[in-house]
Amino acid sequence: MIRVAIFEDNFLLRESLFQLVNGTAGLICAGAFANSDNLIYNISKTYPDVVLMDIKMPGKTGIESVLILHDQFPKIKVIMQTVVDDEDKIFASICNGASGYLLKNTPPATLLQSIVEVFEGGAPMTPIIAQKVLEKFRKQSGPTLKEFNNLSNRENEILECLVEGMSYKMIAAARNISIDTVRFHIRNIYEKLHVNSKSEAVVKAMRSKTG
Amino acid sequence: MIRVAIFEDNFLLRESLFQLVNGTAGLICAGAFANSDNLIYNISKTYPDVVLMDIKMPGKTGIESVLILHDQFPKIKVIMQTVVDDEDKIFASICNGASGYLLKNTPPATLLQSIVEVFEGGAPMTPIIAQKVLEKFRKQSGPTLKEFNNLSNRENEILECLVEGMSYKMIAAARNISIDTVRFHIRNIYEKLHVNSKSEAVVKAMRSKTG
DNA sequence: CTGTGTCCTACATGTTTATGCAGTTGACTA
DNA sequence: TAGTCAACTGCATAAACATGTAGGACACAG
Repeated sequence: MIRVAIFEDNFLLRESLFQLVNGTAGLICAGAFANSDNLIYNISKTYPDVVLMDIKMPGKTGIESVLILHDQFPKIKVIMQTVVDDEDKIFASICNGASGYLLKNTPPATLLQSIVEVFEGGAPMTPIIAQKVLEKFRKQSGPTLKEFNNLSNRENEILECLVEGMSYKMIAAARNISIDTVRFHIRNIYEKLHVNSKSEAVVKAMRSKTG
Repeated sequence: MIRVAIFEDNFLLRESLFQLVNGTAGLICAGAFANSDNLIYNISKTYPDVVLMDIKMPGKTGIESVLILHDQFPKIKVIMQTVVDDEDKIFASICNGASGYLLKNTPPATLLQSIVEVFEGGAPMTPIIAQKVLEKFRKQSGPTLKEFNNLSNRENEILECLVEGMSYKMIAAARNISIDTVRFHIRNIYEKLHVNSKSEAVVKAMRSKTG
Protein backbone atom coordinates (compact mmCIF):
# COMPACT_ATOMS: atom_id res chain seq x y z
CA MET A 1 0.00 0.00 0.00
CA ILE A 2 1.54 3.27 -1.09
CA ARG A 3 0.59 6.24 1.05
CA VAL A 4 0.10 9.44 -0.92
CA ALA A 5 -0.20 13.02 0.30
CA ILE A 6 -1.52 15.82 -1.87
CA PHE A 7 -0.63 19.52 -1.68
CA GLU A 8 -2.79 21.51 -4.03
CA ASP A 9 -4.52 24.82 -3.47
CA ASN A 10 -7.30 24.36 -6.01
CA PHE A 11 -10.16 22.75 -4.15
CA LEU A 12 -11.74 20.92 -7.04
CA LEU A 13 -8.48 19.54 -8.30
CA ARG A 14 -7.47 18.50 -4.81
CA GLU A 15 -10.70 16.67 -4.27
CA SER A 16 -10.55 14.90 -7.59
CA LEU A 17 -6.98 13.83 -6.96
CA PHE A 18 -8.04 12.56 -3.57
CA GLN A 19 -10.81 10.50 -5.09
CA LEU A 20 -8.58 9.28 -7.87
CA VAL A 21 -5.89 8.03 -5.51
CA ASN A 22 -8.29 6.44 -3.08
CA GLY A 23 -10.15 4.76 -5.88
CA THR A 24 -7.04 2.96 -6.97
CA ALA A 25 -5.94 -0.42 -5.66
CA GLY A 26 -2.57 -0.25 -3.93
CA LEU A 27 -2.79 3.45 -3.25
CA ILE A 28 -4.26 5.32 -0.34
CA CYS A 29 -4.46 9.04 0.13
CA ALA A 30 -3.05 9.80 3.55
CA GLY A 31 -3.94 13.44 3.37
CA ALA A 32 -4.82 16.34 1.08
CA PHE A 33 -3.83 19.89 1.94
CA ALA A 34 -4.44 23.29 0.41
CA ASN A 35 -0.99 24.67 1.27
CA SER A 36 2.21 23.70 2.99
CA ASP A 37 1.93 26.01 5.95
CA ASN A 38 2.00 23.17 8.42
CA LEU A 39 4.14 21.00 6.19
CA ILE A 40 6.21 19.26 8.82
CA TYR A 41 3.23 18.62 11.05
CA ASN A 42 1.06 17.32 8.26
CA ILE A 43 3.77 15.05 6.96
CA SER A 44 4.62 13.69 10.41
CA LYS A 45 0.99 12.94 10.96
CA THR A 46 0.27 11.29 7.62
CA TYR A 47 3.71 9.80 6.95
CA PRO A 48 3.25 9.43 3.20
CA ASP A 49 5.54 7.53 0.85
CA VAL A 50 4.85 9.80 -2.09
CA VAL A 51 3.87 13.46 -2.16
CA LEU A 52 2.09 15.20 -5.02
CA MET A 53 3.17 18.81 -4.79
CA ASP A 54 1.67 21.68 -6.69
CA ILE A 55 4.47 24.02 -7.59
CA LYS A 56 2.48 27.20 -7.16
CA MET A 57 0.64 27.62 -3.93
CA PRO A 58 -0.19 30.60 -1.73
CA GLY A 59 2.27 30.82 1.15
CA LYS A 60 5.20 28.47 0.92
CA THR A 61 5.76 27.44 -2.69
CA GLY A 62 6.19 23.88 -3.78
CA ILE A 63 9.85 24.55 -4.48
CA GLU A 64 10.56 25.60 -0.93
CA SER A 65 8.48 22.75 0.37
CA VAL A 66 10.33 20.09 -1.58
CA LEU A 67 13.61 21.32 -0.13
CA ILE A 68 12.27 21.01 3.38
CA LEU A 69 10.83 17.60 2.69
CA HIS A 70 14.06 16.37 1.16
CA ASP A 71 15.90 17.65 4.18
CA GLN A 72 13.66 16.34 6.90
CA PHE A 73 12.23 13.25 5.28
CA PRO A 74 14.75 12.07 2.71
CA LYS A 75 12.87 8.87 2.01
CA ILE A 76 9.71 10.56 0.82
CA LYS A 77 9.44 10.88 -2.95
CA VAL A 78 8.03 14.07 -4.34
CA ILE A 79 6.30 14.54 -7.67
CA MET A 80 5.99 18.16 -8.73
CA GLN A 81 2.96 19.28 -10.66
CA THR A 82 2.61 22.41 -12.68
CA VAL A 83 0.58 23.95 -15.46
CA VAL A 84 3.46 25.69 -17.20
CA ASP A 85 6.84 24.28 -18.02
CA ASP A 86 8.93 27.06 -16.56
CA GLU A 87 12.57 26.00 -16.88
CA ASP A 88 13.89 27.71 -13.81
CA LYS A 89 11.24 26.23 -11.58
CA ILE A 90 11.84 22.81 -12.99
CA PHE A 91 15.57 22.96 -12.37
CA ALA A 92 15.12 24.48 -8.93
CA SER A 93 12.75 21.69 -8.01
CA ILE A 94 15.11 19.03 -9.23
CA CYS A 95 18.01 20.50 -7.34
CA ASN A 96 15.87 20.69 -4.25
CA GLY A 97 15.20 17.00 -4.48
CA ALA A 98 12.04 16.39 -6.50
CA SER A 99 11.90 12.92 -8.00
CA GLY A 100 9.30 13.45 -10.67
CA TYR A 101 7.82 16.24 -12.67
CA LEU A 102 4.44 16.17 -14.38
CA LEU A 103 2.38 18.74 -16.19
CA LYS A 104 -1.15 19.09 -14.91
CA ASN A 105 -2.67 17.92 -18.16
CA THR A 106 -1.23 14.48 -17.49
CA PRO A 107 -3.99 11.88 -17.91
CA PRO A 108 -5.12 10.18 -14.67
CA ALA A 109 -3.84 6.76 -15.68
CA THR A 110 -0.38 8.15 -16.28
CA LEU A 111 -0.44 10.04 -13.02
CA LEU A 112 -1.31 6.93 -11.07
CA GLN A 113 1.37 4.97 -12.85
CA SER A 114 3.86 7.71 -12.06
CA ILE A 115 3.09 7.47 -8.39
CA VAL A 116 3.96 3.81 -8.45
CA GLU A 117 7.06 4.41 -10.52
CA VAL A 118 8.41 7.09 -8.27
CA PHE A 119 7.76 4.89 -5.27
CA GLU A 120 9.85 2.19 -6.92
CA GLY A 121 12.77 4.51 -7.43
CA GLY A 122 12.05 5.83 -10.92
CA ALA A 123 11.72 9.43 -12.01
CA PRO A 124 8.63 9.90 -14.12
CA MET A 125 8.70 13.08 -16.15
CA THR A 126 6.51 14.58 -18.79
CA PRO A 127 8.54 14.18 -22.00
CA ILE A 128 8.64 17.88 -22.73
CA ILE A 129 10.16 18.47 -19.32
CA ALA A 130 12.57 15.60 -19.72
CA GLN A 131 13.63 17.30 -22.90
CA LYS A 132 14.54 20.49 -21.09
CA VAL A 133 16.48 18.56 -18.50
CA LEU A 134 18.45 16.73 -21.18
CA GLU A 135 19.26 19.97 -22.92
CA LYS A 136 20.57 21.51 -19.75
CA PHE A 137 22.41 18.32 -18.98
CA ARG A 138 24.19 18.39 -22.31
CA LYS A 139 25.36 21.93 -21.78
CA GLN A 140 26.70 21.21 -18.35
CA SER A 141 28.44 18.03 -19.31
CA GLY A 142 31.06 19.83 -21.28
CA PRO A 143 34.70 19.31 -20.54
CA THR A 144 34.87 18.25 -16.94
CA LEU A 145 38.41 17.82 -15.86
CA LYS A 146 41.65 18.80 -17.36
CA GLU A 147 43.50 15.66 -18.20
CA PHE A 148 46.69 15.27 -16.30
CA ASN A 149 49.09 14.46 -19.10
CA ASN A 150 51.31 12.50 -16.83
CA LEU A 151 48.40 10.24 -15.98
CA SER A 152 47.43 7.42 -18.30
CA ASN A 153 43.94 7.29 -19.78
CA ARG A 154 42.90 4.70 -17.32
CA GLU A 155 44.20 6.69 -14.44
CA ASN A 156 42.38 9.83 -15.54
CA GLU A 157 39.24 7.76 -15.83
CA ILE A 158 39.58 6.51 -12.28
CA LEU A 159 40.43 9.98 -11.06
CA GLU A 160 37.19 11.28 -12.49
CA CYS A 161 35.34 8.62 -10.58
CA LEU A 162 37.03 9.81 -7.40
CA VAL A 163 35.85 13.32 -8.15
CA GLU A 164 32.34 11.91 -8.46
CA GLY A 165 32.72 10.88 -4.85
CA MET A 166 32.66 7.17 -5.64
CA SER A 167 34.06 4.49 -3.36
CA TYR A 168 36.47 1.76 -4.53
CA LYS A 169 33.58 -0.66 -4.74
CA MET A 170 31.50 1.66 -6.84
CA ILE A 171 34.37 2.37 -9.18
CA ALA A 172 35.08 -1.31 -9.59
CA ALA A 173 31.44 -1.93 -10.41
CA ALA A 174 31.15 1.05 -12.73
CA ARG A 175 34.34 0.31 -14.66
CA ASN A 176 33.87 -3.42 -14.53
CA ILE A 177 37.25 -4.17 -13.03
CA SER A 178 38.21 -5.78 -9.76
CA ILE A 179 38.54 -3.73 -6.61
CA ASP A 180 42.20 -4.66 -6.46
CA THR A 181 42.71 -3.09 -9.83
CA VAL A 182 41.07 0.06 -8.60
CA ARG A 183 43.51 0.05 -5.72
CA PHE A 184 46.36 -0.47 -8.16
CA HIS A 185 45.46 2.51 -10.29
CA ILE A 186 44.77 4.75 -7.35
CA ARG A 187 48.15 3.91 -5.94
CA ASN A 188 49.74 5.05 -9.15
CA ILE A 189 47.63 8.19 -9.21
CA TYR A 190 48.72 9.05 -5.68
CA GLU A 191 52.32 8.62 -6.62
CA LYS A 192 52.03 10.79 -9.69
CA LEU A 193 50.07 13.52 -7.94
CA HIS A 194 52.23 13.32 -4.84
CA VAL A 195 49.35 12.75 -2.47
CA ASN A 196 48.36 9.92 -0.20
CA SER A 197 44.66 10.05 0.38
CA LYS A 198 41.49 10.09 -1.62
CA SER A 199 40.42 13.55 -0.64
CA GLU A 200 43.80 15.05 -1.39
CA ALA A 201 43.64 13.56 -4.84
CA VAL A 202 40.14 14.91 -5.33
CA VAL A 203 41.16 18.39 -4.28
CA LYS A 204 44.16 18.37 -6.56
CA ALA A 205 42.08 17.14 -9.46
CA MET A 206 39.38 19.74 -8.97
CA ARG A 207 41.78 22.60 -8.51
CA SER A 208 43.23 22.00 -11.96
CA LYS A 209 39.98 22.50 -13.83
CA THR A 210 39.96 23.70 -17.39
CA GLY A 211 39.30 27.40 -17.49
CA MET B 1 3.02 10.46 -41.16
CA ILE B 2 6.09 9.91 -38.99
CA ARG B 3 8.88 8.04 -40.79
CA VAL B 4 10.75 5.64 -38.52
CA ALA B 5 14.07 3.86 -39.10
CA ILE B 6 15.18 0.91 -36.99
CA PHE B 7 18.74 -0.14 -36.19
CA GLU B 8 18.76 -3.43 -34.35
CA ASP B 9 21.03 -6.42 -34.84
CA ASN B 10 18.61 -9.00 -33.46
CA PHE B 11 16.62 -10.25 -36.43
CA LEU B 12 13.45 -11.23 -34.61
CA LEU B 13 13.29 -8.05 -32.62
CA ARG B 14 13.96 -6.00 -35.72
CA GLU B 15 11.17 -7.69 -37.61
CA SER B 16 8.68 -7.34 -34.79
CA LEU B 17 9.51 -3.66 -34.40
CA PHE B 18 9.05 -3.27 -38.13
CA GLN B 19 5.62 -4.87 -37.97
CA LEU B 20 4.66 -2.93 -34.91
CA VAL B 21 5.51 0.42 -36.45
CA ASN B 22 3.90 -0.34 -39.77
CA GLY B 23 0.78 -1.61 -38.08
CA THR B 24 0.26 1.71 -36.39
CA ALA B 25 -1.70 4.57 -37.86
CA GLY B 26 0.41 7.66 -38.34
CA LEU B 27 3.69 5.74 -38.38
CA ILE B 28 5.57 4.12 -41.21
CA CYS B 29 8.78 2.20 -41.03
CA ALA B 30 11.12 3.68 -43.60
CA GLY B 31 13.79 1.08 -43.07
CA ALA B 32 15.15 -1.56 -40.71
CA PHE B 33 18.85 -2.33 -40.53
CA ALA B 34 21.01 -4.84 -38.65
CA ASN B 35 23.89 -2.45 -38.09
CA SER B 36 24.99 1.09 -38.82
CA ASP B 37 27.77 0.28 -41.27
CA ASN B 38 26.16 2.26 -44.05
CA LEU B 39 24.54 4.68 -41.69
CA ILE B 40 24.77 7.82 -43.79
CA TYR B 41 23.67 6.06 -46.94
CA ASN B 42 20.74 4.33 -45.28
CA ILE B 43 19.58 7.48 -43.62
CA SER B 44 19.89 9.55 -46.79
CA LYS B 45 17.85 6.99 -48.63
CA THR B 46 15.09 6.51 -46.07
CA TYR B 47 15.08 10.05 -44.59
CA PRO B 48 13.38 9.08 -41.31
CA ASP B 49 11.99 11.50 -38.74
CA VAL B 50 12.72 9.23 -35.84
CA VAL B 51 15.39 6.56 -35.41
CA LEU B 52 15.19 3.66 -32.99
CA MET B 53 18.78 2.82 -32.22
CA ASP B 54 19.99 -0.27 -30.41
CA ILE B 55 22.88 0.76 -28.23
CA LYS B 56 24.85 -2.40 -28.68
CA MET B 57 25.44 -3.55 -32.22
CA PRO B 58 28.30 -5.30 -33.97
CA GLY B 59 30.46 -2.77 -35.79
CA LYS B 60 29.65 0.83 -35.05
CA THR B 61 27.88 1.07 -31.72
CA GLY B 62 24.69 3.02 -31.22
CA ILE B 63 26.59 5.62 -29.24
CA GLU B 64 28.92 6.39 -32.12
CA SER B 65 26.04 6.34 -34.53
CA VAL B 66 23.95 8.85 -32.65
CA LEU B 67 26.86 11.25 -32.68
CA ILE B 68 27.13 10.99 -36.44
CA LEU B 69 23.40 11.35 -36.88
CA HIS B 70 23.24 14.36 -34.63
CA ASP B 71 26.06 15.88 -36.61
CA GLN B 72 24.85 15.17 -40.12
CA PHE B 73 21.10 15.16 -39.65
CA PRO B 74 20.35 17.38 -36.66
CA LYS B 75 16.62 17.24 -37.24
CA ILE B 76 16.35 13.51 -36.82
CA LYS B 77 15.30 12.41 -33.35
CA VAL B 78 16.98 9.35 -31.93
CA ILE B 79 15.58 7.02 -29.31
CA MET B 80 18.19 4.75 -27.77
CA GLN B 81 17.23 1.25 -26.75
CA THR B 82 19.12 -1.00 -24.40
CA VAL B 83 18.66 -4.03 -22.19
CA VAL B 84 20.82 -2.82 -19.32
CA ASP B 85 20.79 0.56 -17.70
CA ASP B 86 24.52 1.21 -17.86
CA GLU B 87 25.05 4.73 -16.59
CA ASP B 88 28.04 5.59 -18.70
CA LYS B 89 26.34 4.56 -21.90
CA ILE B 90 23.25 6.48 -21.01
CA PHE B 91 25.19 9.66 -20.35
CA ALA B 92 27.37 9.20 -23.39
CA SER B 93 24.28 8.79 -25.57
CA ILE B 94 22.68 11.87 -24.14
CA CYS B 95 25.78 13.95 -24.70
CA ASN B 96 25.97 12.63 -28.23
CA GLY B 97 22.50 13.91 -28.91
CA ALA B 98 20.00 11.15 -28.21
CA SER B 99 16.52 12.47 -27.49
CA GLY B 100 15.04 9.48 -25.75
CA TYR B 101 16.12 6.46 -23.85
CA LEU B 102 14.07 3.33 -23.36
CA LEU B 103 14.79 -0.05 -21.88
CA LYS B 104 13.98 -2.95 -24.16
CA ASN B 105 11.32 -4.28 -21.85
CA THR B 106 9.22 -1.22 -22.64
CA PRO B 107 5.71 -2.32 -23.62
CA PRO B 108 4.79 -1.79 -27.30
CA ALA B 109 2.13 0.80 -26.56
CA THR B 110 4.61 2.93 -24.63
CA LEU B 111 7.20 2.53 -27.34
CA LEU B 112 4.81 3.75 -30.00
CA GLN B 113 3.73 6.64 -27.85
CA SER B 114 7.37 7.50 -27.25
CA ILE B 115 8.00 7.70 -30.98
CA VAL B 116 5.25 10.24 -31.30
CA GLU B 117 6.44 12.17 -28.27
CA VAL B 118 10.00 12.38 -29.45
CA PHE B 119 8.77 13.54 -32.84
CA GLU B 120 6.87 16.30 -31.11
CA GLY B 121 9.93 17.49 -29.26
CA GLY B 122 9.68 15.55 -26.03
CA ALA B 123 12.24 13.26 -24.47
CA PRO B 124 10.62 10.00 -23.41
CA MET B 125 12.69 8.09 -20.92
CA THR B 126 12.18 4.99 -18.87
CA PRO B 127 11.68 6.29 -15.32
CA ILE B 128 14.63 4.39 -13.93
CA ILE B 129 16.86 6.03 -16.50
CA ALA B 130 15.33 9.42 -15.90
CA GLN B 131 16.18 8.86 -12.27
CA LYS B 132 19.86 8.37 -13.06
CA VAL B 133 19.88 11.48 -15.18
CA LEU B 134 18.31 13.54 -12.41
CA GLU B 135 20.82 12.24 -9.92
CA LYS B 136 23.72 13.19 -12.10
CA PHE B 137 22.08 16.49 -12.83
CA ARG B 138 21.79 17.30 -9.16
CA LYS B 139 25.42 16.52 -8.54
CA GLN B 140 26.60 18.67 -11.40
CA SER B 141 24.37 21.59 -10.57
CA GLY B 142 26.14 22.11 -7.34
CA PRO B 143 24.36 21.82 -4.07
CA THR B 144 21.60 24.07 -2.94
CA LEU B 145 23.62 26.77 -1.31
CA LYS B 146 21.18 26.73 1.52
CA GLU B 147 22.76 23.56 2.75
CA PHE B 148 25.91 25.47 3.53
CA ASN B 149 24.09 28.17 5.45
CA ASN B 150 22.99 25.47 7.79
CA LEU B 151 26.54 24.69 8.81
CA SER B 152 27.70 26.22 12.06
CA ASN B 153 30.94 28.17 12.23
CA ARG B 154 32.74 25.26 13.75
CA GLU B 155 31.47 22.93 11.06
CA ASN B 156 32.58 25.26 8.32
CA GLU B 157 35.95 25.43 9.94
CA ILE B 158 36.29 21.66 9.93
CA LEU B 159 34.99 21.46 6.39
CA GLU B 160 37.74 23.77 5.25
CA CYS B 161 40.27 21.50 6.85
CA LEU B 162 38.82 18.60 4.91
CA VAL B 163 39.23 20.59 1.71
CA GLU B 164 42.86 21.09 2.69
CA GLY B 165 43.14 17.33 2.50
CA MET B 166 43.75 16.92 6.21
CA SER B 167 43.08 13.72 8.12
CA TYR B 168 41.09 13.55 11.35
CA LYS B 169 44.32 13.45 13.32
CA MET B 170 45.72 16.50 11.62
CA ILE B 171 42.51 18.45 12.09
CA ALA B 172 42.41 17.54 15.76
CA ALA B 173 45.98 18.74 16.18
CA ALA B 174 45.49 21.91 14.15
CA ARG B 175 42.29 22.94 15.92
CA ASN B 176 43.38 21.70 19.28
CA ILE B 177 40.38 19.49 19.86
CA SER B 178 40.12 15.76 20.36
CA ILE B 179 39.84 13.42 17.40
CA ASP B 180 36.46 12.33 18.66
CA THR B 181 35.24 15.87 18.44
CA VAL B 182 36.45 16.01 14.88
CA ARG B 183 34.42 12.91 14.23
CA PHE B 184 31.42 14.50 15.89
CA HIS B 185 31.49 17.59 13.72
CA ILE B 186 32.14 15.68 10.54
CA ARG B 187 29.18 13.49 11.25
CA ASN B 188 26.99 16.56 11.50
CA ILE B 189 28.48 17.99 8.33
CA TYR B 190 27.69 14.79 6.47
CA GLU B 191 24.14 14.88 7.62
CA LYS B 192 23.64 18.46 6.59
CA LEU B 193 25.28 18.04 3.21
CA HIS B 194 23.60 14.69 2.62
CA VAL B 195 26.82 12.83 1.96
CA ASN B 196 28.56 9.97 3.67
CA SER B 197 32.22 10.12 2.89
CA LYS B 198 35.04 12.57 3.15
CA SER B 199 35.61 12.93 -0.55
CA GLU B 200 31.94 13.53 -1.27
CA ALA B 201 31.96 16.31 1.27
CA VAL B 202 35.10 17.78 -0.24
CA VAL B 203 33.66 17.70 -3.74
CA LYS B 204 30.45 19.33 -2.61
CA ALA B 205 32.31 22.01 -0.70
CA MET B 206 34.57 22.84 -3.62
CA ARG B 207 31.79 22.90 -6.17
CA SER B 208 29.78 25.31 -4.07
CA LYS B 209 32.60 27.80 -4.04
CA THR B 210 33.26 27.86 -7.76
CA GLY B 211 29.54 28.02 -8.45
C1' DC C 1 63.03 -12.30 -29.49
C1' DT C 2 63.43 -9.25 -25.60
C1' DG C 3 62.40 -5.37 -23.15
C1' DT C 4 59.16 -1.69 -21.71
C1' DG C 5 54.66 0.10 -20.70
C1' DT C 6 49.90 -0.38 -19.55
C1' DC C 7 46.39 -2.73 -17.59
C1' DC C 8 44.97 -6.19 -14.81
C1' DT C 9 44.42 -9.49 -10.48
C1' DA C 10 45.48 -11.17 -5.88
C1' DC C 11 46.55 -11.36 -0.83
C1' DA C 12 48.02 -9.31 3.50
C1' DT C 13 48.32 -5.84 7.11
C1' DG C 14 47.79 -1.75 9.44
C1' DT C 15 45.38 2.76 9.39
C1' DT C 16 41.62 5.79 8.68
C1' DT C 17 36.78 6.56 8.32
C1' DA C 18 31.81 6.09 9.18
C1' DT C 19 28.41 5.62 12.45
C1' DG C 20 25.90 4.11 16.64
C1' DC C 21 25.44 5.10 21.51
C1' DA C 22 26.32 7.88 25.78
C1' DG C 23 27.42 11.69 28.38
C1' DT C 24 29.55 16.79 30.00
C1' DT C 25 29.89 21.69 29.90
C1' DG C 26 28.78 26.52 29.46
C1' DA C 27 25.89 30.01 27.41
C1' DC C 28 21.73 31.79 26.14
C1' DT C 29 16.53 31.91 26.92
C1' DA C 30 11.54 30.99 27.64
C1' DT D 1 15.24 28.24 36.89
C1' DA D 2 14.59 24.76 33.98
C1' DG D 3 15.28 23.97 29.16
C1' DT D 4 17.52 24.14 24.81
C1' DC D 5 21.64 24.23 22.09
C1' DA D 6 26.35 24.26 20.34
C1' DA D 7 30.58 22.44 21.27
C1' DC D 8 32.83 18.91 23.18
C1' DT D 9 34.65 14.04 24.76
C1' DG D 10 34.66 9.09 24.87
C1' DC D 11 34.14 4.22 23.29
C1' DA D 12 32.99 0.49 20.10
C1' DT D 13 32.59 -1.78 15.68
C1' DA D 14 32.43 -2.43 10.88
C1' DA D 15 33.68 -0.81 6.61
C1' DA D 16 36.72 1.59 3.57
C1' DC D 17 41.20 2.90 2.53
C1' DA D 18 46.57 2.96 1.96
C1' DT D 19 50.35 0.37 0.89
C1' DG D 20 53.65 -3.58 0.40
C1' DT D 21 54.49 -7.60 -2.27
C1' DA D 22 53.92 -10.73 -6.36
C1' DG D 23 52.54 -11.92 -10.35
C1' DG D 24 49.94 -12.50 -15.61
C1' DA D 25 48.35 -10.72 -20.39
C1' DC D 26 49.06 -8.06 -24.21
C1' DA D 27 50.91 -4.69 -27.47
C1' DC D 28 54.55 -2.31 -29.52
C1' DA D 29 59.63 -0.88 -30.33
C1' DG D 30 64.12 -2.07 -30.86
